[in-house]
Amino acid sequence: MTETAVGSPALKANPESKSQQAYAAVKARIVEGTYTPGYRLVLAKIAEDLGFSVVPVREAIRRLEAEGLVKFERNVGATVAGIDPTEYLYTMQTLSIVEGAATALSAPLIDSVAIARARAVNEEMRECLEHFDPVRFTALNQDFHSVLFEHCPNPHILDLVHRGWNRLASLRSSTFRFVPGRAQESVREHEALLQLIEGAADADTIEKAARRHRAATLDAYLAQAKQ
Amino acid sequence: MTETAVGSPALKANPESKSQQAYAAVKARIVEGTYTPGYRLVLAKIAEDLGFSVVPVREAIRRLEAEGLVKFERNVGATVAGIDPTEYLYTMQTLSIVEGAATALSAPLIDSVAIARARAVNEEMRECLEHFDPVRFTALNQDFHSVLFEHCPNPHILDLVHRGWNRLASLRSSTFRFVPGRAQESVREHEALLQLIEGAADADTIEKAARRHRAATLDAYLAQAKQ
DNA sequence: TCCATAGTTATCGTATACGATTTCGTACTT
DNA sequence: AAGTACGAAATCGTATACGATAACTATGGA
Repeated sequence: MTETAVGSPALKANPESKSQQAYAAVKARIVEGTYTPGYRLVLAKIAEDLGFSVVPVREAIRRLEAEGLVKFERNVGATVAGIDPTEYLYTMQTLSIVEGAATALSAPLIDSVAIARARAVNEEMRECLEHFDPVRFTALNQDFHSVLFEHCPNPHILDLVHRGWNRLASLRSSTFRFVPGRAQESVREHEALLQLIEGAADADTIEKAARRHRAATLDAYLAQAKQ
Repeated sequence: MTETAVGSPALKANPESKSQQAYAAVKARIVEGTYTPGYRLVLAKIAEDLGFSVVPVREAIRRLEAEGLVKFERNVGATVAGIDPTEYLYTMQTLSIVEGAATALSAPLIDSVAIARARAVNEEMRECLEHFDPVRFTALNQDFHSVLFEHCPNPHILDLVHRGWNRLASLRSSTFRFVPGRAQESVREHEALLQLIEGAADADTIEKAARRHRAATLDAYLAQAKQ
C-alpha cells in the first residue's frame, strides 16, 4: 500500500532533514552576503522560498541564533545580526583566545606539506597586496589560518573557532578594507608563525604568537575606529 | 516557585514563551540529576508532563543539543548526553582555556569584598575535607570559581565558561569522588590564586595559574582512570 | 537452535490551522 | 497641526494532525 518506492535506491543517499536544509540555506545566504546585517528574516517568506513549511525554518533560525548569526526577539522576529563595534571587539577577543589555543594544539600535528600549502596561500596574500582586493585577501586569510588550526585534536575548541569565524563572516572585506596598513603586517606575522611551527617551538610560544596576531588586527581596527 | 499558576493575572512581567519554560525545565532536570546521562528524552512524554504541545519542547531540546547537554539523532530521538572519558577530557581542556582567560580578564575588576567572599567559600571547602562530602565540595568549588570569573567583561567568553560548567554538571560529585587526593591540593591552589589576584599579578600569570589549576584536576582524573 | 524476514509499534518530522502579540496606519480629539 | 486612541494587517507562537522512519517482535525456515 504505502509503496515504499524501492525503485530508486540511489536517491536515498542524503535526504537531510528540512531543518538542516533550511539551516544551511539561510546560513549560506548570510555568510555570502545575500542577507545583509539588519535584514529581516520573516519565517513565512523564507519557508515559501524554500518550499517548506515554517516549522523547519523556525528551527533553523533558532540554531543560527545560538551561533550568534541572527538576533531574535520574541513575538517580533529575527534579523541578521549585524556586528557593532562592541560585538566585534568581543568576538575578536574570544577568537584570539580560542584560535590561539587551537593553533598551539594543532601545531605539532601539522606536517610539512600543510606548511607548504599555508606558505603558498600567504604568498598569494602578499601578491594580493599590490592590486589590493580586500575580499580576496580576507578569504585567503581564512584559508591560511584554517591550515593552522584545523588539525586541532579537540573538537570542542575547533568548533568554537569555527563559530568565531562565522560570526565575522558578515564583515568579510570590512576588516582589511578599513585597516589597509594592517594587511602587510599580517602577512609578515604569518611567516613568523610558520617558522615557529616549523621549528617546533613550544606550545605556549605558538599560542601567544597566534593570539597576538589576532589581537593586533583588533587593535588596528580600534585605533582606526577611534578617529 | 513551584507552580506556573495559569490563574495569575496581570503578571505581565514574565510571560515567558513555552519554549523557554520547556528549555529551563528540561535543563534543570538534567543539571539537578533527575534525568541522568543516557536517559531518553521522549518529546511527547515531556510535552505531556509540562502540559505543552511537542513543538516548544522540540525547540528546547534543540537548544540543549547546541549546548551539548543532550545528544540528538535524527529520526531516533534525544538522550541526555553522558560524558565519556574522551568528552570529559575535551570539555575540561576547553574549560581550562576559556576559564583561564575569563579569570584573567576578570581579575582586575574583583574588589576586596569579592575576594573575601571567595576566601570564605574556600574555607568552607577546607572544612569540607574532613567529613568529606563530594557533592557539597563540588558545589562550593563552582561558587568559588564563579566569584573569580563572573566579572569577566567579555560576555562571549563568560558564556563559554558557563556552558563548560553546565556540561560538567551532570558529573557533579564524580570528579572529586573519584580523585579524593585532588581536593586538598585544589584548596591550596585556590588560595594561591586569590593571592595572585590580590597582588594584582599580571594577566598572563593569572591566566596560566587558573588554567593549570583546571588542567591539574584533569590530569589527576586521567591518572586515576589509567589504573 | 539460530538467523532472516515481515509486520507492528513507538517516535520523530513536517504541514496546516488558529489564537496571540506586535506594529503600523488612520481617524479623531485638543 | 500634533498627539492619542482605535483598528487592521502582519507576524509570531503553539496546537493538532498525519505521513515517514526506525526500533521492536513474532513468525517461519535452515
